[in-house]
Amino acid sequence: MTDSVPENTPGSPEGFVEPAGYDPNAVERKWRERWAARAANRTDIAGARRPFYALMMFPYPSAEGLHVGNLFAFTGNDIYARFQRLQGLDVFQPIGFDAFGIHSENHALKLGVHPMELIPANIANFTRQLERAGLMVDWSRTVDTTHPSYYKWTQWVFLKLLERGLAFKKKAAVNWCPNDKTVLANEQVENGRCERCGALVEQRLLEQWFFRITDYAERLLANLDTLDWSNTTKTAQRSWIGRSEGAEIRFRVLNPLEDAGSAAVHVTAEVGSGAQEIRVFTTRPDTIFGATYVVVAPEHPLLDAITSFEQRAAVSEYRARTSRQDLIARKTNKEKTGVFTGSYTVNPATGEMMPVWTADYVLMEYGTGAIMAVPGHDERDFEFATKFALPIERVVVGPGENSRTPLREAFVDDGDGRLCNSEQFNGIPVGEAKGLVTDWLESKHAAKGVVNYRLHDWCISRQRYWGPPIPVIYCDACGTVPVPEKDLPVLLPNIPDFKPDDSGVSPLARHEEWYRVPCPACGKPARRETDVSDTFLDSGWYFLRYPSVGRDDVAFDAATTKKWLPVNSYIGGNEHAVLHLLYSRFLTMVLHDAGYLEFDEPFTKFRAHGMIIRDGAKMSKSKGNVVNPDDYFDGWGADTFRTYLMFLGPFEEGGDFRDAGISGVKSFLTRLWISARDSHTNGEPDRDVMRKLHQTIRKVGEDIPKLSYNTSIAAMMECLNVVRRGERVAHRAEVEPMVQLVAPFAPHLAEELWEMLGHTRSVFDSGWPAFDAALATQDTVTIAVQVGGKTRGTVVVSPEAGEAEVLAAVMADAGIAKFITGTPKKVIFVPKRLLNVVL
RNA sequence: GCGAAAGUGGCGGAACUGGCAGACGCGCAGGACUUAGGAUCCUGUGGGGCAACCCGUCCGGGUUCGACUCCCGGCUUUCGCACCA
Repeated sequence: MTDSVPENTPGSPEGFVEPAGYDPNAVERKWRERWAARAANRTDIAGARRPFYALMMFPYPSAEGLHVGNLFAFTGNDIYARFQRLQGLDVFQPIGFDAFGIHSENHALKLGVHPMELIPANIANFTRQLERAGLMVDWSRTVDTTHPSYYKWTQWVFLKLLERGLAFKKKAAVNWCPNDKTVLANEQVENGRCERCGALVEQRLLEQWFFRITDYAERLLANLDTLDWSNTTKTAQRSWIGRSEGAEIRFRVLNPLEDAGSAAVHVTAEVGSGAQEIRVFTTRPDTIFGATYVVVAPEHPLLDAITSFEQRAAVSEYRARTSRQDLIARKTNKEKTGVFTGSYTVNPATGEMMPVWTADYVLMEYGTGAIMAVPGHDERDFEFATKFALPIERVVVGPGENSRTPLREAFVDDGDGRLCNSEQFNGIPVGEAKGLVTDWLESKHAAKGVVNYRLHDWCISRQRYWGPPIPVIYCDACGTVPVPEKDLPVLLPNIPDFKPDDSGVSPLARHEEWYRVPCPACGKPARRETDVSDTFLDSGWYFLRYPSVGRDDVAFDAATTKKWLPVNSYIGGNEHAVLHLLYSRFLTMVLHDAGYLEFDEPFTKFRAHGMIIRDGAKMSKSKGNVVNPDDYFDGWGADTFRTYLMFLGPFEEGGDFRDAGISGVKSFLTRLWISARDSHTNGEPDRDVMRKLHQTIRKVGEDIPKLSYNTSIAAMMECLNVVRRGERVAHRAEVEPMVQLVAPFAPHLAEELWEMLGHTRSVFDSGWPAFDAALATQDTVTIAVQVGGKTRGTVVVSPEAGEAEVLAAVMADAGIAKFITGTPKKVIFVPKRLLNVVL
């Protein structure tokens, strides 16, 4: 079974000689070599007449090698791509490597190997495994994000955003490990501690580069309606963008001098000069009459200016305490804390004085970084007000309540509440009141209606080594100067000491020879930007590059791009449902607006594949449940492994990996092999077998485009069971089309059998088998017979049989007729399916 | 807490638009051919009952001639997001 040596010797009984069996390793080696020699998978980019771009998310080439999760995704894409090729399209299925980033860098640090050595070795290993998997990938057009020929154009994309005013610098908080002296990504912080050394992580404010993706929020949201994407993905994007309508309300901060009886004379220097104003965002302007205090985030720029002398120590102590927390802990800590600033504002609706507090439950990055607190109708404000004894007012009543019903908890329902204790607005339903109150405040110049987004600008700075240097130069005379395009790429220098230090700036800053450059504008001494960019920028445009790989003069060629993009089909994991896909869409829109692209959405169709788990859990090294594809390639062959992975469950849902089921798939392929090998051309093919075959051709042709691979495989198995029933030897016409059907799943085997059947060209150039509806038609159908809704039996009739005919057949069947004890009240007849006699 | 998806035999999973629940595969049991079988083939396999039949798609209601599928309420699981004002 596992080798190609004939298993029966010539001297075996009856002179029967078992011909060569199915040896996957030999077959797969042969076709790998043949495909390579013929350049069978190379796409004619320029000459293609019916281009079809079948893209899969490119992998991060980890040192552990190809993960089954990767293989599952790639196989699913490959089947789709090969199917389209069998339909006669010119399919382009490229692959590349997303190899920059903190993950690679940390791994390199751990091993003590430089990433510039490590990454090529990993890529070589990945490439070997991917070739072994039999993917129809065009290896002449791969992309490696860490190669200067690629990141030159990543830097170019940055410059395009800078030109358009969409790249800017501002201070932002990062996670900082005081022990490792390094900036950490959110995923490197575990329970407030550094994942490597366990030290408590702090926040640090650093100047960082951002992309103004928020300018595109509305368009990113609106375009979703036009895309053929998995619904879960669209929903995730919508909630990530997080559009909410509300009002921005202004609160004047009272000058402490005006505060009757105050002794706070010394604070005048800070506060006395002119009226300070706090702007808040709220989705509930209707509750303005219930606002009893105002809270600003500890990072709010006005906090110092509005803090009174007496409260200074408390406020700065509080702010220091907040900044000592890492970004995650800050957001998960539920216990409310905060301090009074010593200032007051006026409620524009009631004219009442309201204290201004600072508290970390208000986040600087959302809205305006300040809120009006309405403890009666917001859970968080209620909790805070209760803890600090601040007033709680009811301004909305639910059904059965009145303005004096006590509030035991915040009443947050905005569905069928009506306003109360709100003067002229009393009795108005909440929904209606939102607009009316906003208009009223607007007329008093105290507010305006606004739309706010949860989405915030994209921080692309990384104070790290392993990424493309951000192509900017700082000159004392000229300011921030973009690196001229002719000077790209800004090469990442090969430095041995790439480990981050306690400076909070990239290791590149330690290399004067790299860091010091003449200003491109005036020639005077200047300094390079030492931050590198986020990996999401690398992956945000790679799909534009593939068809133009090899062009060194442009990022992507205009005519080629017009021909091949947008991507026809994109398949990838839902873990990238939000960031990668959103950033790619954003960059596409920007490049469209800049005149480089004719389309503004990159992926016409996107489907998220599921995840492969094992023993009910994600595969991970720590759990020891990782599957190494090499073992399965060697033991079962790539064709069996591919087909098995697709048979596990619905492609878009993933499945539970277990060794148990793989033998069934292997035996299916082996049996197909035997039937094809032994097929004959004597006489005519069997009518019933041909019917099943054509039903299968239809079914597989319908299921593959739906990515319903598991049911396609089941259908082919059924068909083969019919072909081989009772040890039948197949007629050639019965199995030949099956070789074409199975080709997307088991490409090596299909090629071998196709050749065995006498063809000289590749099975992938043979087209999809023709479906003959006449052959697929059933002569008879089995109709379920119910009496009073209970199934009592079946009758076999012609597909054209009408109700009367079927009823007659039913009455002729004593086993069913005995249940029909009276005169039928009603008979329900569904042609070809069911007859229900209701008594 | 919010959002999304999902609960079907011993197991992975099928089931069109509301129309025979359990396709296909694994596993299990029996058999054929064999020196042999991890090959191939045949038969059986949701539960109960000798049988006629009865019960069965997370739980409880409902709509319908008919519900895995639709509606209402609840439970559980997985995955996102998480003090979003």
